Amino acid sequence: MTQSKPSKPVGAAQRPQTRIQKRNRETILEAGLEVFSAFGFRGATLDQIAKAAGLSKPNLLYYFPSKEAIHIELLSELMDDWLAPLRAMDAAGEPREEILRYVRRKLEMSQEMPRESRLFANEMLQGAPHVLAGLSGDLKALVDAKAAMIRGWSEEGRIAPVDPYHLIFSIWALTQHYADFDVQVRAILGPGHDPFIEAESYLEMLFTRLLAPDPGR
Amino acid sequence: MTQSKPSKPVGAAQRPQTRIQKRNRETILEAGLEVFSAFGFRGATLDQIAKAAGLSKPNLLYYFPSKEAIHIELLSELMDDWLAPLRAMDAAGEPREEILRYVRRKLEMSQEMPRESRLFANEMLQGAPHVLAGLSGDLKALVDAKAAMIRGWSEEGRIAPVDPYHLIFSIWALTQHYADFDVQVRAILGPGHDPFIEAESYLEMLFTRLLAPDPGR
DNA sequence: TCCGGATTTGACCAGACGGTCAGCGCCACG
DNA sequence: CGTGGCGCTGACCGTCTGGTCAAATCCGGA
Repeated sequence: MTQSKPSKPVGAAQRPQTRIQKRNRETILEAGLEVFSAFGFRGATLDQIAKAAGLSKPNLLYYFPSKEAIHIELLSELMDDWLAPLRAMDAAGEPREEILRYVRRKLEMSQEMPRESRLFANEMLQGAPHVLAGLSGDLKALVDAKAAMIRGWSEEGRIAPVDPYHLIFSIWALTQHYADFDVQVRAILGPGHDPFIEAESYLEMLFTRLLAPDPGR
Repeated sequence: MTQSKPSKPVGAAQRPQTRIQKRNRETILEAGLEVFSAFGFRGATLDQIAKAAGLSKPNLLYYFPSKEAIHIELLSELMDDWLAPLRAMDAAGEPREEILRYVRRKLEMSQEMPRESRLFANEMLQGAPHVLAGLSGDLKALVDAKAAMIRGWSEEGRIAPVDPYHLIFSIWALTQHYADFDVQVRAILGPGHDPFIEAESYLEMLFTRLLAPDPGR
């Protein structure tokens, strides 16, 4: 038969079977996250990733067919985690509390997963060559659904009228800013400030004022 | 004497003298902006920049001593333009109008100068290796001054109380998001939407509600 | 214990990269 | 109408990069 290389794990489509495969794939992805988020896709090298993973370069390419494959795998895994808090926004909950919980959770993720945030930001800056399909597919569908939900809340007068899409954009922008522009934020605030603690109360105030129903009446 | 290369222009410290030098340096910087903003510093190549500039690679290096020098020159030129609108915020003006003008102008710049925005964002993501000094120096000084101004407005009751630093951060985050994450925004809004037109009214509303004095009374 | 597939690696390759260099034209100025 | 220096280039170099390959080693199941 033509199956000349039956042993090589065939990308992400096939799930890793052995314990060693599972462990090494995870090690490589962790190292890839570290290096890609720090240097971008084109700035990262296989040698850096291999060194960070404690593996040899050919060994990396035994588990992933190419540098690009590692990057794509990281991004697609990331998307799920990244959007979970948005998915969790519940139509049955109290609107302002639901939205504020989302903001808080997203800010937490900026603090705890800055590498993931930067990886994603880098991909966006390059024009999203690896995830464009996902953006206008799954992501758009999810945002459409949640936007409809938010619009419903507005129409019921439970929150002030807002463009739900841009509301979501502003949550993303404001929370991810503290991860992606961390250097700038810290340089300007100077030492003795915790950007994330301050950001939490600032953002809570911002969205509370933005969403308060019947403003000024 | 040891002056073996008297003819070569010596970097940015010496101002270009001849017309040709001026023209070519500008051409190179324009091409560098195009390429660096699209691929990042390490992703951009001298060949790409040379091709975009319509010059040969050695000719590029006749005007700039290295790839890094082009990048640094771009960033330092950028900083001035980028901060001009913030500098223009006037203590003597009407507070909400001053802030809203800044927001509008910054959003305009995201629309008209997305390459500059992305260049800057890329630099921040890499940890600002080329402009860190500028950040904690000039930039911090400027922001400190404007923050004090805004705090004054708050204390006079002319705008609602806000943390002025994070107010400025949020203006940056919200406006630059539309340039840096343009792909994502467009993918989610779908065709038939102009992100920037919608953003203008959304941001105007957001900051109006945020800054309205005596909220809820 | 032994074996076949899974895992790992040193050596290697072709192309791309940033940068150099010797020299060639060309143009402003005396 | 020379000519000196500015502007420009083809050819080149050493290094790095993503990726390959044959061979060595490891390991679990029979």
